[in-house]
Amino acid sequence: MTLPAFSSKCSTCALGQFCLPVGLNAEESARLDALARDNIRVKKGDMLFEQGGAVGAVYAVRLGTLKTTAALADGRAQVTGFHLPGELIGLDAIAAGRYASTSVALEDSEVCVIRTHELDSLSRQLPGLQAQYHRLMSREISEGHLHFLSLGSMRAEERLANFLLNLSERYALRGYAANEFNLRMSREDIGSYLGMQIETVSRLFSRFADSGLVQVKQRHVKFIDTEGLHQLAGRRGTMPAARCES
Amino acid sequence: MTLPAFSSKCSTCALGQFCLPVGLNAEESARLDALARDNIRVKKGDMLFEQGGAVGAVYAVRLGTLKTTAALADGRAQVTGFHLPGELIGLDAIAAGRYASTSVALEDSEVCVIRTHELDSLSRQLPGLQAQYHRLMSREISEGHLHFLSLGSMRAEERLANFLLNLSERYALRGYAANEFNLRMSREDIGSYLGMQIETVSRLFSRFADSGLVQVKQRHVKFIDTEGLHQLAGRRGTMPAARCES
DNA sequence: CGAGCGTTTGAAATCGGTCAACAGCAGTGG
DNA sequence: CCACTGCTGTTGACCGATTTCAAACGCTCG
Repeated sequence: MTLPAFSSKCSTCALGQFCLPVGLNAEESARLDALARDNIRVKKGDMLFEQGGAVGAVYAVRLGTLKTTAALADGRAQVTGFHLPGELIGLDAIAAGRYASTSVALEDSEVCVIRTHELDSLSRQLPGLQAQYHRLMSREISEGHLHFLSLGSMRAEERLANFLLNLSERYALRGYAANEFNLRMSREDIGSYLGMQIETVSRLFSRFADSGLVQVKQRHVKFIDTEGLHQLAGRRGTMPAARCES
Repeated sequence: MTLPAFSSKCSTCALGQFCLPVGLNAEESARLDALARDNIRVKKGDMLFEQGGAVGAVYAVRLGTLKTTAALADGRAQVTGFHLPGELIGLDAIAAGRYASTSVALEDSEVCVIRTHELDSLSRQLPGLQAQYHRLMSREISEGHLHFLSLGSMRAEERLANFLLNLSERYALRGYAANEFNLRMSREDIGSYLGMQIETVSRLFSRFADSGLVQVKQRHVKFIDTEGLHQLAGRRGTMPAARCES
C-alpha cells in the first residue's frame, strides 16, 4: 500500500506553481525533493486515508482527482472537497493528530507523501516554504468560508453553477480545457458536496441544458453560454469587465 | 483606533490554554509576550477589520465575542463564525494578503494584535509555537468541514441544536456556565450562520421551549433537557456512554 | 447480451422561506 | 416618570423550492 511507486522531485514538478514550491528558488525547492521522495498510486475508488486514522503526512495530488468526505457519528457523511493536481490534502488533520476526513480517489491517481514533521522542520529553515505552507492552509480556510456562503445562502441552481465555474477555473489554471471536461465525480458526490439531493443535481443539469447554458452527456460537460452561467451563479460580470454599480 | 490599550502578556494570560501558548514552557511563552504586546479594545458593533483590507496581523480574542462575516460580490453576506476568548481571528487572510472576512464585535471586546511576520518569525525558532499555530489553523479547517455537514446535511432543527450545544461546550471549556448563558448574537446572526431565516430561528427557539428542552427569554438561554438536545442534534449518546452499534 | 449501478424523470409531500402584522424591550426626550 | 420611537424578536398564513418516493432509462462491464 505505502510502497513508494517512484521517486518524484518538487524541483522539476510541473505542478510546483500550485503546490509547496511556490516562491522558492532552485536551491530551496531542491531541498523539498527530499520531503516528497515517495509517491503513492491510488486506484479509482481506493482510499488514501481514513477519518480517524493516525496522521503522519499530508498529500499533494500529482495526478488524478480525489475527494474528501467527513462523516458524523450517526453515519451521515458529506463530501468536503474535490482535489485536483497540485492541491494539498490532509491539512485538516494536523489539529487532532487524526484525519478528520476520509480521502478516496475518483480516478486512478498519484499523490506525493509529505511527512508533516519533515515539512514542519524544513519550513522552519526556509521562510519561503513556511509562507507557502501557511498560504495553502489559509486558502483552505477562506475557500471553506465561501463554501459556507454557497451552502447557506444560495439556491440549488446557483450552487451548481458556481461549482461548475469553479471547476472550470481550476482546470484552466492547470492548462486543461476550461469549457469542456469530464466530471470525475458522480451526481451523488456533487449533490453531497453541494448539500442537495442527487435528483436535484440531475434535474438542474437538465434544466441548464434546456436553457442552452451547457451540454451535458453523462459526466461530460460542455459550456455553451458561460456568461449565462456566471449570471446564474450570481457572479456579476466576471467575464466582460462589468462593474457592479453601487 | 490602533492605540495600544494596555500591554498584555501571553506568559500570564489565563487563556493560554486555548491560544498560542499551548505546549510552550515558561521561557518560550515569555518570548510570545513580545508579539502580543498590543491590545485593541473593540466596542460593541465596531469593526476589527474589514474584508478586502490589507493584512498585517491575526487577532486573539482576549475578552468578549466577535463575529466574522464573508460577503459575496453581489452583497449577500453570511456569518462565518463566532469567536470566544482564546480564539484566533484572521487566519483566513494570510493566503491572499487581504482579509477574506469582516470582523465585528458582538459586545465590548478586547483582542491581542499578533503581527503575522513576527509570528512567522518566532514560530521558526520555537517548534512548539509552530506546532500550535498549525494546530489552530488546521482546527479551523476541520471545524469548517463540520459546519459543511451542518449546512448541507442537517435540518434546521438539528443545526440549531448543534449550535447551542457547541456554544455550551465552548463556554464550559472556558469555565463559564454551560447550561445557562446569554447569547451575544442576534437571531439574525444565528440565522445567517446556520443558513436559515430569522423567522425560522425564532420558531425553533419557541418549539424547543415548548418541548421542554430549553427556556428562552430573549437572548437568555437555559438548558432544561440537555440529553434531549443531544438527541435532536443527532449526536447519539454523547451524554450517556451509548455506543453506536454497526 | 444481461446484470447492476448510476442517472433521469415524474408526482406528491414537506420543510423552510416569504410576506405581513404584532409584541416587547431599550433608549430618548419631554 | 412616562410616552414616543425604533429595533429585535415572535407568530401566523401562504407559497415555493427541494426532498421524497417511485419508476423507467441507459451506460458500462463482465
